[in-house]
Amino acid sequence: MNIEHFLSSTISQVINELFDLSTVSNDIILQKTKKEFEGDFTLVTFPYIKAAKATPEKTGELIGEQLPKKNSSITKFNVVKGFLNFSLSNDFWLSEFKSISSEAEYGIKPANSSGKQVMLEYSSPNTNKPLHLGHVRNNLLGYSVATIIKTQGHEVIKVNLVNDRGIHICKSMLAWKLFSNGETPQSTGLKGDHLVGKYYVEFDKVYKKEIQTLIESGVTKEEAEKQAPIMLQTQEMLLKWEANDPDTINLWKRMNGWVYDGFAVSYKKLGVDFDKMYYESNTYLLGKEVVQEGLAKNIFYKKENGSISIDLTNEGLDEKVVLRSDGTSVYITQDLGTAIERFKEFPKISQMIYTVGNEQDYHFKVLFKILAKLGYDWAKECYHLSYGMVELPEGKMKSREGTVVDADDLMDGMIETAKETTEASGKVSEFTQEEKDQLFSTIGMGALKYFILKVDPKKKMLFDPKESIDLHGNTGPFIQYAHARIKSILRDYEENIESISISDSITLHEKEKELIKQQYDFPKILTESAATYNPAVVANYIYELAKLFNQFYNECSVLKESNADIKQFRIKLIETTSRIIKNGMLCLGIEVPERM
RNA sequence: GGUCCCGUAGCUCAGCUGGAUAGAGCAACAGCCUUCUAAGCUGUGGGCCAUUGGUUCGAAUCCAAUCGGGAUCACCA
Repeated sequence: MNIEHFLSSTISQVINELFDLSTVSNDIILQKTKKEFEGDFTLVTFPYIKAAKATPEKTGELIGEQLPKKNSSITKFNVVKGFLNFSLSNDFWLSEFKSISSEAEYGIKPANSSGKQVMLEYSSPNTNKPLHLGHVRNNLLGYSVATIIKTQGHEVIKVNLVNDRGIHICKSMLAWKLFSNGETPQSTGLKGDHLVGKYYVEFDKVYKKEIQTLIESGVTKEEAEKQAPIMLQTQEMLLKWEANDPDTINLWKRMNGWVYDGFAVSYKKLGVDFDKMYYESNTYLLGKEVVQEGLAKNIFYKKENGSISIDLTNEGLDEKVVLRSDGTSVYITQDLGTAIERFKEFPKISQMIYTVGNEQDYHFKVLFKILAKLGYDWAKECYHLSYGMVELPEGKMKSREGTVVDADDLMDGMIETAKETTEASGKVSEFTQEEKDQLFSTIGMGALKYFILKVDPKKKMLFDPKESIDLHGNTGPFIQYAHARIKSILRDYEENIESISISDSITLHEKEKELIKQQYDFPKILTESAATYNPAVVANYIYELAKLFNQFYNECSVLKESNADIKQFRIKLIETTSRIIKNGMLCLGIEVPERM
């Protein structure tokens, strides 16, 4: 039973009896007592002083005196100004701990499934260039939110909508055709997505040169951008693609195949996966019928030039074109179509989450508004999981200026640094090569993932490569290390941990009680994290837990404890801690090693 | 210009459904390894929570304005 809920109702009852106030238990807000004061929970009494017709201190006293009588778990209280701090008994926390430690999947597995099905879209790459740091944040965020939502008993369908067509794809195709002499990933040893990305960059170089030449011959910049021969060729290629020209389609399939092979490697390294893939080449025509439907319902209107728009000025938004004058669809047209398709295909889903950067906040506002106007009541269950940009110390990432941080390079660099640091520590000398490689990868990726996930997704973040490699302080490796230490202690303890029964006569020390209280919070943290789509809540919580363990470790020798009951209790306590650390980290998609 | 987001220690970030003396980590300095893994622990210094006003017993937190930073406002995606 939830302690706060239980306490709230007790306090509510006391207040009603004392002051004749009609409060409900929901109105009673308890907070955890700050470290500097004695007690477990705190009630702020300011709101009741009027009804009590007494000073804040007196009010606290009056309430405090009643509490132990109502609830034997409450043993003592103290009043500081308008704050009533009270303590729960040793027995109470001990029995809470027993129940926490008996649940192998404490917090991460709800008693029963909610029956709710959620679709979560993330990643959504373009097939003309490799993944970069921004994608890394997207992937880590999407994956961890999906995992955290699962802990609430919901079923999550992870989907990826690949942007595999359009003018930008044709750019890399054309450049490859013109300049590559038939290079392939096999012939060059390059990862497929990198090879294609190379020609996307190549296109831009040639394009800029052509523009320059045209400008020098007296053409305006704007005209030059339109007239550049390579751009004209690209547009021609797009038309051929749309006309299903066999050569173009084959080249497109071939190059996209290379990219998918490359992405598969990156996704595997990142540890993310998907239940279903969507491709824009299949979805880009969707949504046109929806536009006709909306036109018939007078939600949309036709302009003289034939384009179709919606007027959202009454909603504080602007007008938005939903179909071009030539009858082709725009970005939002296919998003409308795709959303409707998905709810048809998966009739059970009750929520649709889009993991997309915050530069598209406006787009999603419009999208959801249009869906609502079209009469789909699930529109209110659509959520834009918006995240801030990743910036570098030297400023924003610009793909054209080559200041992007490539995802593969980044991951390899992190793993390499983990390797150097670990080998320098000399702790892995008896590991096999395979074990070492596994460990370096776990630590390097743990550092990267934690560094990104510990900050609130909504906020833009600064990625300092030097700092991200740090393994000290509030970092993934710090937490992994705490876990490895616990495992090391448990290995030395030969008895079967499962068989330990905890004596009722244990008197909890301060650090032990703190650890139990922190453990007790785990399910609440997951619920909060799932409700706010914020993995950072879990990340910062796990860090606190690991830190508490380190402090405990420093103060109390577990194995050297002579009292058998206490020793067994401590073994169990840190075993539970390691489980929560592990489960919490797995919710973030971060592995924890058994030893390091 | 309209709309939206953000301004907390030198740096990176917590805290924001209003509550006690605003917290961590990094960096700096000083301690702790013959004792279960020192990737650790302890301590010191470091703050007009952008500014001003409002709401109230009480504001980093809510509201307004101002200043600074960013995003967006395409028949691009």
